[in-house]
Amino acid sequence: MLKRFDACEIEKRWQKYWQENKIYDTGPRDTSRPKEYVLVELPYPSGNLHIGHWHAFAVPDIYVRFKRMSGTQVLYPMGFDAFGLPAENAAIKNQLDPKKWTEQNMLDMRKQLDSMGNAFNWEHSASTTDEEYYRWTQWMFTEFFKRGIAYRGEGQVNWCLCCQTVIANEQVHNVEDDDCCERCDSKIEKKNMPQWMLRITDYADRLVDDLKDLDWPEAIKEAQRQWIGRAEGYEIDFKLNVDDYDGVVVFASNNKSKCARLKYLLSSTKLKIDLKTPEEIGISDFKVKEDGETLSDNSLKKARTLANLIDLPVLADDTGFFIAGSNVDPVKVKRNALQDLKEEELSQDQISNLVLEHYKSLATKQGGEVKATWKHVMTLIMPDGEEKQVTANRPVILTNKVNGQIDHNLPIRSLYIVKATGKYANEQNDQETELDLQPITDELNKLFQNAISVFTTRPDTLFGATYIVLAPEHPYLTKYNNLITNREEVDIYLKNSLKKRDQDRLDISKEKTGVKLEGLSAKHPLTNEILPIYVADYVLGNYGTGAVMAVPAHDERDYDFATKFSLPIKPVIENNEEPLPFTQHGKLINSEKFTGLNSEEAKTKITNETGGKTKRTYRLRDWSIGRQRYWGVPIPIVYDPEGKPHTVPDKYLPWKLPEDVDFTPTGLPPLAKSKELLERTEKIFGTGWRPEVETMDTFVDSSWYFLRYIDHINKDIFSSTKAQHDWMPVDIYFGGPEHTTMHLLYSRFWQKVLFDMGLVTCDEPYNKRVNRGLILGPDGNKMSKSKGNVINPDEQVADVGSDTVKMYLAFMGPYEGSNYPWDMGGIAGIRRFLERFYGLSDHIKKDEPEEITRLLHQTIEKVTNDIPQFKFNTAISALMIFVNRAERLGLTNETYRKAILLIAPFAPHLSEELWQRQKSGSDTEKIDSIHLQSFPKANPDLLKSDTVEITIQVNGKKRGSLNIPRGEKEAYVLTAIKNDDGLAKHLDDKVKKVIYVQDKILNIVLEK
RNA sequence: GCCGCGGUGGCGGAAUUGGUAGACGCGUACGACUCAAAAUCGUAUUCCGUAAGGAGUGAGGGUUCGAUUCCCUCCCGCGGCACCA
Repeated sequence: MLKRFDACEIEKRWQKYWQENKIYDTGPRDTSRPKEYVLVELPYPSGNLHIGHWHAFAVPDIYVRFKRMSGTQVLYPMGFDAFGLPAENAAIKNQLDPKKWTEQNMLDMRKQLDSMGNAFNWEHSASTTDEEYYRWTQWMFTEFFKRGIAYRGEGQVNWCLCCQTVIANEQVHNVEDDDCCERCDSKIEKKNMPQWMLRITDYADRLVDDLKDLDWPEAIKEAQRQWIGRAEGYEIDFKLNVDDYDGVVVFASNNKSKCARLKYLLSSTKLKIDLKTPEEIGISDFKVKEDGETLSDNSLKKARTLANLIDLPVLADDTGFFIAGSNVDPVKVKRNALQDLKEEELSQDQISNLVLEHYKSLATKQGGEVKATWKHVMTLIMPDGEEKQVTANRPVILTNKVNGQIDHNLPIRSLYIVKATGKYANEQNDQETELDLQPITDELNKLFQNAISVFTTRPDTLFGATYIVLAPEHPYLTKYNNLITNREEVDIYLKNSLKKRDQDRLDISKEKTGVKLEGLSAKHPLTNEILPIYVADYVLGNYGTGAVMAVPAHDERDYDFATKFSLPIKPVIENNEEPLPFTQHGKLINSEKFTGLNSEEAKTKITNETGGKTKRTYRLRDWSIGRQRYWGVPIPIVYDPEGKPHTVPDKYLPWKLPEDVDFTPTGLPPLAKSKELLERTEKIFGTGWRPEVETMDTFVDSSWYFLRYIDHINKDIFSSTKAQHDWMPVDIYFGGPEHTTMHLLYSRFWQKVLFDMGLVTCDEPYNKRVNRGLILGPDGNKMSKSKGNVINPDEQVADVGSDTVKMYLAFMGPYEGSNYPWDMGGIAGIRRFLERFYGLSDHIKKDEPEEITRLLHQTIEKVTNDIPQFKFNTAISALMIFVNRAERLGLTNETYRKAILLIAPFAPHLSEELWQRQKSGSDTEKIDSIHLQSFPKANPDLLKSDTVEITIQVNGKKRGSLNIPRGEKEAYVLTAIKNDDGLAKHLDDKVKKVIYVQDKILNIVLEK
């Protein structure tokens, strides 16, 4: 029988009681219990809670409560991601202060959240708009800037006309073939402008590789992999028919041993370069003070200074180390190595020794052997100011052992010729081999040679390459502009293709276009055949090397282009003498000495023959974070009168958002209109200094909030190591699939940067990720005001109560994955069930049948197994089965108490009400909250009944079933079948075989 | 086009180390209560068939005593990537 209850009254009363008694406070970390950090994506305080918020917060609350009752110390915090466009737009529309609007919304939303009755840890909260929060966002940005992770970049950006701001690549969504803004769904344009960027591409490999150890749904991992788009291929050089440089080059340092080293390397290339130090060409007093930026910046600065003094090419060289997969900042290493010593007072050798010692101690700390990647950056500055920069990576192992002995006298210069064998090699001895030096000599060759580097995954088709294609953005188009005889035609094409990019993507026809570069051609690296060079926009400037070798016989795009321009098509791969469809692998033909090899073998053999090498390339671009809007974290940068950016020093953080701003979007950043910000900047830094006027993407704010939750009032650091040891990593992160390639990627990157800086204790922030589905309107469509199918949770709660709404959301289906339509009948069913549960006490008896006792324990078992798998729907179903039977057969008080405990995570208010009524009928005397009790444990002896129903099949078809004692043998069942008329009639004498699975099935196979 | 996930009654879904397909809820039908309706309670509810029986987990094929579950081919839906070399 149903028994109505007043959900509203019960829920308000207990919510107040819980709050007053702080029953959900986690308290300090208690190491006698396991911990679990359960995180839900922090909401934007839009001012009204929608049903999606309920799905996002109330359902995981079931898990949290269950875990707490099971003895785990669970942290379940909540906060607000309160910067962002909606506040600003609302403020513009209604002429309000976004700050006040946001603060009011947070208050309103807090009330709504309270009405959920969730077991949140409000004592661990954070709001991204708090000055004490964004102060740390800014501090991290300044640290990132100092390390070169944050930089001012130039290039094509996504501009949202509606939001009047730049957005990141991840925030561009595809709607019916249009590039649209993630926030407002309006179309975006491409635009060239300087941008604040974060070097997420430096972390591309780790962001891919580290996915494998995460307990995330495969779909999300795969989406991230695809977004990063790592491709393993090969880089092959096609020399241009242009002379190589072969004169004097000045090395931008007076470090003689380093110069000698490079000379040695140059001699091993085929170049005729004469490398000289500044002293050797008569510049005696050459020194530029290093001022704390990265080593490569410093060396480049030196080279530029030098280049201004002379009329010769200048080579800048820089060496850095990556130890144990983590980026060891050479500047920081140097600083740590020198400690309190002044660099100016030391000789080059002394510095070298100190740095070497420091590296050695790092090596020792890591067990005497350090796997590392050695990165070498070289920049060539030509007399006309053109700069070409290359980097070479290769794995090395640093060790403090040489031939088993610890070598204490290792010179620093030897470090950059460390072999992949794990031994130090000395400059003077001949342990170096060409092989070890190959990456460096390759890079040197590149700097001085005039070759087009192409990226390919199919070097096995090299002999089928009949022409070369450059992307319109390729630097050679400007570099060799004076050699191109049909310059005008090329320029028109370049202009058109750039315009095309700015236009509607829909207008791009799939028809290939391009122009041949007259006067410029390339040499096939193996046949020395002269190949024409084209510029065509089907080759992308920002992928691979921006140049491809075209193999029209085996690539569809090249085929289309070759057909259109009547270029030769030369097949070089076949399979059983059949021509192959594009992109397939097979046996090589027409490939000189490689003919007859299969594709896989040929790939490395041909690449080696050309002197090419393997190369990784990525689809991922750096994260552009500058926004030309008001309501965000000001980027803590000021520009000196020369326009050079400097970080705002720590003591001026938080670098506050000015309030004297008209933030109507005009395309000009609103902060540029603030008098106060300008005055503040000049007052602190001096006349002529200018503030940065862009604010940060709000995804920056949310990239680290989980670190602040756990230590939210710390004034000294954004999150202490102690707090992180207590709670990090996040054990389960519940959220929506829309964040797969945005927030989830950004915050992983952010965490890794902090990890490399030694500021966080783990490399990955989230152990397990659970993506929930979407709640659709009753009509099965996405809820939207225009469709009029929006379910307002407040109305639902007023109608049936918070417990019912929460339980209904949990009952719709498994939490992970699917989208579910809201069903009014369905929620009524849950309410009926809870009313039934409310009336269950009417069925309490002195004794209960064994069936009920067993069923109770089976239900405990089922619920205990299902909740950790987020299969709340089947757990609730089990509870329903129990209540249905218990109503009919009656239950003891003891069983009743356990049933209330069992339902407590699902219906926290109702169960508390029933629990408290257990106590002697007195209303005033309170006993401990049900939510502080232990979850019931199933008695294994009661899980299995003595009899089982066994299915009887004949020839695999079900013919009936029998109730037999558990554990009986085959013979017993066969006898039982013979005694059962209904079953026996299906049998004749010709039994061929009997298959018996104990307690489950018996199948009799008859001969035909 | 490539990659990932999925396809089970009128609906949401349940059941996979291969062993009674459709738990639980919704909806529907009939009955009880009622002057009546709602609410509630009871019974039924995959389809075809009066029944015996037969068919049935996107389609087709295979392995097996037995397939929603494993394998192959294909179709459809959702999501991601896409002129990415």
